[in-house]
Parts: sequence; structure tokens; C-alpha cells
Amino acid sequence: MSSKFAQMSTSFAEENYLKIIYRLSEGHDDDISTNAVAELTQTKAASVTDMLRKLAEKGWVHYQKYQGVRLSPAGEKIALGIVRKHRLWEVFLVEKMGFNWDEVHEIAEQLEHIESDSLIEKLDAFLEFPKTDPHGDPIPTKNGVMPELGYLHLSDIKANKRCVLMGVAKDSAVFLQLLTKMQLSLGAALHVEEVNAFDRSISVSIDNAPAVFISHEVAKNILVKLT
Amino acid sequence: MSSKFAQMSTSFAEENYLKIIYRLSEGHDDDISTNAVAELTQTKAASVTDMLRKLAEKGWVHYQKYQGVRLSPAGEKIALGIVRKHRLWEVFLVEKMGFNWDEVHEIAEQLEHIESDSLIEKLDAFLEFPKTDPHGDPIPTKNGVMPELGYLHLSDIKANKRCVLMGVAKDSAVFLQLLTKMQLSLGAALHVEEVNAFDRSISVSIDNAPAVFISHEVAKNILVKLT
DNA sequence: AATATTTTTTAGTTGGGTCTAAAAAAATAA
DNA sequence: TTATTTTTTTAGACCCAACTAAAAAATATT
Repeated sequence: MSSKFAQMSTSFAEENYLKIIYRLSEGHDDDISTNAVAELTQTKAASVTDMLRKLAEKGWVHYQKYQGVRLSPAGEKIALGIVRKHRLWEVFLVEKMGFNWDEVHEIAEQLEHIESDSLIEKLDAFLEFPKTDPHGDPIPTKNGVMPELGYLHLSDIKANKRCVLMGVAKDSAVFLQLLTKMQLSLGAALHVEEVNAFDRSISVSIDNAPAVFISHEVAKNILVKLT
Repeated sequence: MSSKFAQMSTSFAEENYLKIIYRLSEGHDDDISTNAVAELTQTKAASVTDMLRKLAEKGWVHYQKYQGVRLSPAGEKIALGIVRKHRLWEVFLVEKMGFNWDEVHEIAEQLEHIESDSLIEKLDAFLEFPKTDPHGDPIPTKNGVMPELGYLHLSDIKANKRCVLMGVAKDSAVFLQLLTKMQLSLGAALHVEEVNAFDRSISVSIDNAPAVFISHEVAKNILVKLT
């Protein structure tokens, strides 16, 4: 019954797990714990164990019990496809529909599961092949390659350096709304005037305005490029 | 636990049933049979019985066993919301993404379940408040009113009358592709030159070209307005 | 090294939405 | 009006994806 060319299809739930395992794997190559996955999927660890076994059977993850999980090449390809769709839809929502950057995540979580290759390629063209989403995150190519942008965390910038805000490392609505309130948006020119040893907060001038304080917690989640 | 203001949410499957019951109810007020629903939902009659009981419990349909089903006002409101989303997304797919009218149905079947009121209102504005979808079907208003367009079936037009093609009563891809092949698209000027008694086919001149034959089966599914 | 704690897995349920097979009701034909 | 056929419903089962409670493994502590 099963053919070499069988086109295995992915359920909504499976796609979510693969996407979350991908997110948790970015930037290192340790295996991911069951609990970590449970937290992001908003499910219980027991449910995760079940699903990991199923994903492993389908060849999308490597999973040994008690040892954690990581994506197989096939699983990573699926995950990158979901992330590509998610980010392209976010661009659409902001650029064409007029949403703010803090409003698009939930809607894109739904749109990322729409299944149509031709739609996503046409959408890409319609948006003029954006390289990044509204939060500065790179959009994987249709061949499943995630561009590496190599940005730095604002929290790692030394005093007296200048940089440009290129992205955020977190897209919760409250965080983004705070940035907006502080005049921190993509492309903003930042000048780190001082790093305060006491609480690791920094004094930053935004677009040449008088410097304001930015907490370490916020700075950690802001991505910049030195200028 | 349950509040007067509880916002009951609809599953994918429930939305499909409500939409299909709506489709089957258009134009008359007889109750719909279990089998009719089963055919369109691509499920078995037994599954339909189950679901109708559930929909009735939630107050979205009136259902007495063995007596058929019809939408309640609440159910009709939900159904019209789905149809509205389906048709707006179809306009988007054709007008903005460059799909042909025979390619959009399946994708819109997925997009119609995306849940975001603000998205659909923004989409409506982005598309400049279209009145009809790419097949000429009216788009329900956001208040849940289905505009009545009052078109005639081409099969009912008398010889020697002129009319304009305003819509189609069927959106299967093969049917739409045939129309395209015959140069029959929305807005085409039609002149019914003859009605052939033998097979009820008609001879029609399209945009002043020499007349061609159109079968009764095709003519039945073409909607026109006399000029 | 032995014990306590945390993490993960197993076992057994549940709910949603489907199915098949068989029974019951309604519609049709004799 | 009775018998036959068709339609619909019931009963019992399955799969998916979640859950809780309890057991087992891994990790941390004394």
C-alpha cells in the first residue's frame, strides 16, 4: 500500500509540533526536552511523549525515550515550510492589510497551515519577495534554506557604539507594544551611551533623541547591526 | 459556568455542515434530507445524523429525526459569515494573486475557516468592497444579509433576446474550464439566436462572434441579466 | 552511595468526528 | 392495505490528539 512516492501529509497538530521543535533547536544542537516542547505547545508532557513517538515513526524527528528530540532532515524541511508561510503571511498582514506588528502573530498561526504551494509562491511575488518578516526574522527560501542574518543582541553592545534596530527575538504582543511606546521600531538608529553596571540597563539615544533607559530584559530581545 | 454572553465557538467540521445546509436551503424552504447533506459533506448518512443532533443541541439548526433539517437564525448567521469569508477570499485569489476562476474553490475552502473579524473587514476594504465573487455570486454583508441579485438562467431566455453573463450556478473546475474554452466569461454579451426544440440546446452569439451551440446542461448553470 | 526530587513515560480515559452493520421508520409499489 | 424498497437512525467501533494518575528513569542532594 505504501509507495516510495507516497506524499505523507501533515496534520495541523503535527505541523505545530515540528515548528516548535524547530524554534527550540535554533542556535544550538542539543536535543530538546519533552517539557520544553510541552510548554510551547500548551499541552502536558504526557501528550508530547505520545506525539514524539508518532513523529519519529513518520521519520520527521529523531527520538529516543528519555533522551530528547531533534528534527530529521525531512522534519526540518516541513518546519521551514511552515515558518516560511507564517512569516510571509505576517508581511501580508502588516504591509497589505494595515495591521500593527503586535497584532499579526495569532492570525498568522492560523494562515501558516493553509495548504497550497502555488498560493504561497504567488503571495511571495505579490509581496515582492521580502527577505524578512515585520519583526526582522528572516524568511526561509522555497528550497528550505533559512538565511543567516547574524544580528547582535542590543544587550551585548558596548557603550558608545552606534547600531540599527534590525529585529526582535520575541514577538509577544506586550513586548512589541512596549517597543512601539518607546519609539523602538525596525530601522531605528540607536546610540548606546552608557551601560549601567548596577542593573545592566543601558542608556540609549533613539534616532538622536535624548537618551532613555532600556532594561537588560528588553535589550536582550532586540537585534541590531553595528554601523 | 455558562454565561448569557458565552461566545460559542464553531469547529471546522461544524462550519462545513452549516455552510452546506445553507447551500442546500437556498431558494426554497423545505427541510433538507440527511442524505443530501451526506453527499455534499462527503461523509456517510450515519455521521450526518450524529452531527445534526449536535448542531441542534447548540441551537444552530432545527432538527427532528426523520424530518430533515433547516438552519435556525443563529445557524444562518454563522453560515453567512462563512460564505462571506469564502467569497471575499476568492476575490482576493483572483484579483490579487492572479489565479483563474476555476482554481480558487479549494483554497477558499481552507481560508474560509480563518477566524479573525478584523482581518475579514480589512480584506473587504483592501478589495474595495466587492459585491460579487469571481463566479458572480453575491457576497453577504457583514451584518449577515445576502444580497438578492435576481439573475435568470440562460436556459430560460427566449430566442432573439440579448443578455449579459453575470454569474454561474456551479463552480466545479471542469465546468468553469469549459466556459473559459467557449469564451464565456463574466460580462460577456450574449445574443440567443435560436432555441433548438430537439435537445433544448441554444445557439448563442458571444460578444458578436458567430453563434455557437450551448447545451441545455451548460445553459442551466449560466446566470444572466437581460439587456 | 543512598535518598530525594524532577522529568519522562506508561496505562487508561475522554471527546470530536468519522466509520460499518443492523434496526427502525418512511416512502413507494403491488 | 400489505409488501417491498429506500432512507434514516442506533449501536458499537476506530483514529486522533488531548487528558490524569501512577510508575519508571534520570538527575540532584545529602
